[in-house]
Amino acid sequence: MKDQELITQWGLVVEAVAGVNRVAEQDLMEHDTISMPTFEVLLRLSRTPGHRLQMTDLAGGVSFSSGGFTKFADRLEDAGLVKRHPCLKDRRVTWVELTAHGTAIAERASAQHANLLRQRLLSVLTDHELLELGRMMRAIRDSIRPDVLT
Amino acid sequence: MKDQELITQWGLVVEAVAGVNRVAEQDLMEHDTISMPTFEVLLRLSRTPGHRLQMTDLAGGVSFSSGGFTKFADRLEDAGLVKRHPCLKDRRVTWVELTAHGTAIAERASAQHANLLRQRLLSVLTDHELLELGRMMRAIRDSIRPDVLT
DNA sequence: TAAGATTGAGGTTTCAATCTTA
DNA sequence: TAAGATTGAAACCTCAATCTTA
Repeated sequence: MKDQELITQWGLVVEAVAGVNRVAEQDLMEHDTISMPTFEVLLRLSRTPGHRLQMTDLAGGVSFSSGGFTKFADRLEDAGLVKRHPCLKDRRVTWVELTAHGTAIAERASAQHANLLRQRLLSVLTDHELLELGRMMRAIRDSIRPDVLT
Repeated sequence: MKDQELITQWGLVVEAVAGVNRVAEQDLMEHDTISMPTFEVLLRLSRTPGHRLQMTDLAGGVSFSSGGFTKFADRLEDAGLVKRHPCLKDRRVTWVELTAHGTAIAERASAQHANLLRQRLLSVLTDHELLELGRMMRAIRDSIRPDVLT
């Protein structure tokens, strides 16, 4: 495959994701007043047993730097969505835990987001195609494991 | 398809794109000292007849606000990659045109970027799968045309 | 020594207001 | 009136330095 074609094919992926993210974030903002990174954090926490995770783990999930996530977590806490508390086993660690309010928002926003994806994605792709898509993307994601220099 | 599964499948797409973008930007930074948005602008210009485009069109391509792109263009111009000049037909418009240096960088960076995609993508996907992927993503992108509210 | 988290400084982007031209 | 571009203020993120605990 030629260089140009390769770049173009992947460019389509990037454009599509940017487009969906844009409308999805608008949607989340209107209905639940949360940004996409906020939604991702709430979703990750709501899917974790105990509804809590370390700062570092959450930071990685949204591709934030350590320092950047500290300030992001400050805002989440100010908004009453999460609560921080120290880990007793390892006192360097701080847990970030979903509040009752955070849990409620996560559920509402998930339903909202799923509806949007249904409209925007499944009007264009079959269920089978979406699964194929997921399979390919998982393979790519898994091959990009941090610091795997081939 | 269940809400959760739908969100998960699309989440895989978002994660994979974020991962590839991360390593691709590192690569471009090391070899050509340009960021991903800079590469996208140079690429778009280099593919356009006349090697020039309006501020607004370029801003849309990288999902920047109008004001944000003005300052971004300032830096591109300071780096000697592009040059601005007024449009004579419509004097509200500013053209952004690739310089000779910008063209050279665009070519080098394209080859570099294609190599990276080859390594990272085609080690995991067949050519056929990549084309399938592009086809699906083009369909999604085209259905998200700005302000198409279904 | 190193890992997790925070802080302050600096750079980048958005937002709203403004200016110019259509 | 509206579109294209720019500006200043505010918000946000990164980076490097720092603090605490392992």
